[in-house]
Amino acid sequence: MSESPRPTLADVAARAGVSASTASLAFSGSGPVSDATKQKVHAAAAALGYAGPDPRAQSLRRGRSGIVGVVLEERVRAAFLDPVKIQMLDGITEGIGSLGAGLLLLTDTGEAGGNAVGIESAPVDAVVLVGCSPRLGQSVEVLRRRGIPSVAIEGDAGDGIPKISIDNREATRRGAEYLRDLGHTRVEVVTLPFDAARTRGPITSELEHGSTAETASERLAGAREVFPDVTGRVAGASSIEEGLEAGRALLADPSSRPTAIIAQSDLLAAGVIQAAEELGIAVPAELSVLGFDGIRVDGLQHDLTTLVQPSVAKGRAAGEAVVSLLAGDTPRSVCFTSVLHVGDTTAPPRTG
Amino acid sequence: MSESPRPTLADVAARAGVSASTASLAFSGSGPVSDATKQKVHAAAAALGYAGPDPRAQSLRRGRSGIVGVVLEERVRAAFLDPVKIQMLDGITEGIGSLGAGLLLLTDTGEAGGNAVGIESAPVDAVVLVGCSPRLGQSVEVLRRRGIPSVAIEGDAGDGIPKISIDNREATRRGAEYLRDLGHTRVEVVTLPFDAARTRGPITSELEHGSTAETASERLAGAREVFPDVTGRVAGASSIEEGLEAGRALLADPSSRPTAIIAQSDLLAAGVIQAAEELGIAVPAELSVLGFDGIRVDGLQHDLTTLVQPSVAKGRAAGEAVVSLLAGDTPRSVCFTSVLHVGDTTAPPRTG
DNA sequence: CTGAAAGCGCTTACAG
DNA sequence: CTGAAAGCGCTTACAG
Repeated sequence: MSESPRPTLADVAARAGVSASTASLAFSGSGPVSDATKQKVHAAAAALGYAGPDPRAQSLRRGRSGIVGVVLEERVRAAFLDPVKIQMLDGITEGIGSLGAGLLLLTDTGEAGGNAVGIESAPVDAVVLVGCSPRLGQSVEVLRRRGIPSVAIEGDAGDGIPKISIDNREATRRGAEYLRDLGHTRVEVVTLPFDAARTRGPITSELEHGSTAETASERLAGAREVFPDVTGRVAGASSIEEGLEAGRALLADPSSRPTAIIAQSDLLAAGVIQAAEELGIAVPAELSVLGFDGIRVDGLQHDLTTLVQPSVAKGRAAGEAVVSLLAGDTPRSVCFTSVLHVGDTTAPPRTG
Repeated sequence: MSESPRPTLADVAARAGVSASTASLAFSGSGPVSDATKQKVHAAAAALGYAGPDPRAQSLRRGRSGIVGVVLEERVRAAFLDPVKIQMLDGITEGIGSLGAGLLLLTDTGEAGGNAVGIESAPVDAVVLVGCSPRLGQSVEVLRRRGIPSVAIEGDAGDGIPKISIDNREATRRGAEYLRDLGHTRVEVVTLPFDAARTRGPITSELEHGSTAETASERLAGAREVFPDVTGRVAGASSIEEGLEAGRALLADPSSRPTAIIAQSDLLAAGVIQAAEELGIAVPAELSVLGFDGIRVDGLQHDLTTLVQPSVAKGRAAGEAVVSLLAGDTPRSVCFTSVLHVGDTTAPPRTG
């Protein structure tokens, strides 16, 4: 019982007594083959234990691998801790559905050494760049040289690369207006990180100016359009834990306590609410909290007032743009609109 | 400015005035090439905008694609909602690190129609099967025919396929013993789903016997070794929300209230704790709660007593088994041990 | 240190 | 409906 090498299409053809071309046609169904021949070929395949055409040879011959790369800016674990990214991924899967392509996870983290499969050598037909990483420029350049069609989600990748984004600034402005119209004037912000180091702490002009995170900057700018001098805290990540910490810092001192907090994500908002509960501050009676994302925060017992962004649609649009690029078209950039959902975490400030 | 076709290694070689073999060697560094020649080749590549060898051709020639498939039992979103799976994925990434391989996401969901990249046609060098899906058998058979080395995490895939698992039964037994030793006798369980339909509700013998979920069954069996008649609720998923619902059902009636609840995941445990808080039941004074997993539940303010399973190590072991298989070795199955972490959610039952 | 040759396994015009 | 031929782009023994 020696290990026989995997049979090839040529072996199958020989055993079936047909040519390789005919055997190929019998498998792909892309040409006219008589039923009798088809059966002979499949019988031969079954007898030899042939499991179908080798995808490596197919992709060389066809010039396509059937794989779409997703370039994450961080390591896999970090990316998947963010519910919004997961929804986007799901949307991408949906968007490229008609391609039947697989999703290859790639990260941004510099060179893939040696014979590693990185952005500069992955056998992908197209790529979706997720998030505006500082490395975006380099990634784009490599992909351009390789001639691999790309789409960017939330990040400006330059000419020829469709950008899928949302109205971060305007949406936040609308949320802020809603708070202002409720009567709030003492408002603070909890932002997403501004830099790759994920520096945590008070918002400083240094951090703001050095920002490499468009999303955080734009959302802050939107809040400033309504509350020009608004300030607050920078969280180290989008998580309940970070929101809790920032919330404690903002709410600790009763004399300087805001009546409303604008959080740049729902997870941060959930953390702020937890901080308020800890300190015996009633939400929304004594503190209004606004989120961003519109995810369902597992375990949160409030109906969060938030800006609902279409994460899945965003991913789907990116996927569809990939399909369109591969069809030779030039898809346009898309900017989605987020919708203010008024839940039970906002109310007029307590007067007195 | 017409679109010129992508240059090939042959083009580069021609322009550099060397043979294709030499150009290849200059790129791969796997043969002796003079520095002068190397420079000529790289200069020619730069001039032509050659971005490096085509990975499709490389993988046909070398017989390897540099890609490892991860077969999830559910759609991408569902899989990534589970923190344990994400940690495992991270561990897999780590374990195959030395390969420099990319991770291709595949799902179990039947045939990939047409020219889709599915389990039966993905250009992967090896595969990690995650979770014990009812389809596991079919997937394994397809991979066996294709000659693709596979590793299974938490699922019995049969001969020749190394299995990476944890001591679900024994670990739960140890947790249950701890509760018994504290003095608990009125104990209930909140389990993970038993079937593909994720049926939610009271534990019935019908559900138990029809189980396709080894993990849920084994953990329940472990609890029964200490509390033979223990019963409880089946959750529809591993989430705080589901734990909350199950917790409410178990705690609603003061006359039949348990003094301890064994949850089959930390998320479920967090939900149970939330239900207790809602009902004004103090944890751990009036109710002890035991979890499983040892993840950090974002936002949970308790130090959960739980069985810490080495999720990352599990993934890493699977990744290492893949490396070993690709090296021609025959790695052994591994069963990891979970460790009881005593936090602040368990205490002796209130006497009186 | 360099080159000529073969071939990885398949698909696709092109004839017949 | 079927077959012979070329070739996708590369790498790897093998000579020299």
